[in-house]
Amino acid sequence: MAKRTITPRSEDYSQWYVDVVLQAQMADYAPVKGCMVIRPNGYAIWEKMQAALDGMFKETGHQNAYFPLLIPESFLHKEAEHVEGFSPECAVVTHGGGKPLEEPLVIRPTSETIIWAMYKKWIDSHRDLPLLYNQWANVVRWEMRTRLFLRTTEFLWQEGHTAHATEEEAEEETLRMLGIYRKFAEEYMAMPVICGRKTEKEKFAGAVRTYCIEAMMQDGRALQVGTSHNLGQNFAKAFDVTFQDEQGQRQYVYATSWGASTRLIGGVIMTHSDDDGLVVPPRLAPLPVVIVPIWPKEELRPTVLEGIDKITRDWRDLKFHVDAREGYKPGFKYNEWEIRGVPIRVEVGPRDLEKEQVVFVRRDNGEKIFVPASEARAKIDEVLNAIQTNLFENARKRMEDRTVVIDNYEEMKRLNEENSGFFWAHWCGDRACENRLQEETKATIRCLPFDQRKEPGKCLLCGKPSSERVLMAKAY
RNA sequence: CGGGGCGUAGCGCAGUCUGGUAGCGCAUCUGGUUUGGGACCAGGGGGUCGUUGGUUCGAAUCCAAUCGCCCCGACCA
Repeated sequence: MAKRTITPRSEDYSQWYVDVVLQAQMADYAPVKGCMVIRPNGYAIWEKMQAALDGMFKETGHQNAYFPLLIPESFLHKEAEHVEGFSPECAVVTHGGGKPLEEPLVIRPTSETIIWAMYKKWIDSHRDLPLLYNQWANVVRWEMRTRLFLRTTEFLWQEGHTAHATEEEAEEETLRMLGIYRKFAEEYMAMPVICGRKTEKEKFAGAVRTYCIEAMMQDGRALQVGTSHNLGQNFAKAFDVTFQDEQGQRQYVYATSWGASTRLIGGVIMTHSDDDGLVVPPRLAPLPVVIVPIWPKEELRPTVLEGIDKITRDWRDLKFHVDAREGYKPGFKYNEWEIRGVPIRVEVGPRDLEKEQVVFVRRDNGEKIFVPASEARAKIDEVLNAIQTNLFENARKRMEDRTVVIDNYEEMKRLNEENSGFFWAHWCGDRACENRLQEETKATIRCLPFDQRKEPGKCLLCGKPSSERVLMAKAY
């Protein structure tokens, strides 16, 4: 039996990531460049994510709907910034049924245009508002450079599209959804995030304001894991969507959109996994517990399995799997389940049965815990919670350790080169400085963070006055 | 689009420089012994060497063209 090996993070972080994804069988490369197959081990995590997010969307009054994949090319051209931003990365269908189409159809890169074309039909009165729709869908963006989960030509996501009577309501919705993403990232993914607003340069094409959550990966680089846009009246004007207010006046509708994608899976991998493979936070683990029976002699197999059966009789509310495969040694099974990131491995052998105990092994820190069999079920919940907390705490510490408040550009360049990480630095607000930062350091302004005290200072690049710090980092 | 790498068995690779009719590891199949951290022994099956054309008595190997994928940059969730 050969050892499959995962490239250590210290040797090559990118290769480590690819090794984990492929060996944990989360995804595989598809025949078309930039496309991937999401395999059951990866898709099951997506389903857990969907369930959690979908629940939170519904709790806040949103409904799911589905809009078509194909969008008339002309729709994209109705909003000037939008077309400029998305045209270069659109896949376009030019033929159908063996004949050239009268109008080419783009495969949605995002659905604002087709949705607002429909909203025009559905919105007429202030009584029709707010309209709070979400859809779970696939989109296609023809990216130059792709990476499994983090950036693929086709990806899965959810996109919320809401319509409101007032600017204030739209802004409130935009921030509410950002808050949901933050909650999801922290409580489910065990991934701390920085919330903030994007710069004009980085905002969504067609938005008035874009908010985002940014997480730090283990190599110190940033990953944008969710965005929420206040679209103002831009799309309402482009698609002529108006409503009659209570005074009988016609007004343009205010819009928001917000999305999170299968990139979240890449984020969770890059945040918690280690050189032994995947580590999945318990709240997202499709399989939280695996039981590996141990029989030193073949004759003991039935006894051990019966013992496990007895111990787990009252575990009906827990998802677990007994790996009773014959012909594989326990060590092989341990390694396999470690690569797949199962949070708790339970070992049960004849010696344990004699002592009426089981052995837990934690995936996050390798700790072995001996537990009386009668207390095992309760202990599992306790340990799962501990793992969830520990993963978050580790990620939080790492982010803290690799975040520096900085006022010296040369020093920032040096640290960024050596170690990447997050930099809190002053910025004058000038696009020229923002461009220069990117050219010279490959870092970008990730956002203007919410959580900070306003303080006067000088722009890291040009020295002109600045009123607050921004978050700079190299990003995926 | 620029730079780099690679297409040979299901997977990972050697063989290419110096042409002679394809090999290794893993996986797989059969039988047996094993099973508390990636088991061992024996036997078996599996490849028009990415594609096309050329040179040659003979091409995985030399020449030309072409297609594709991966990695690094510019663009981006």
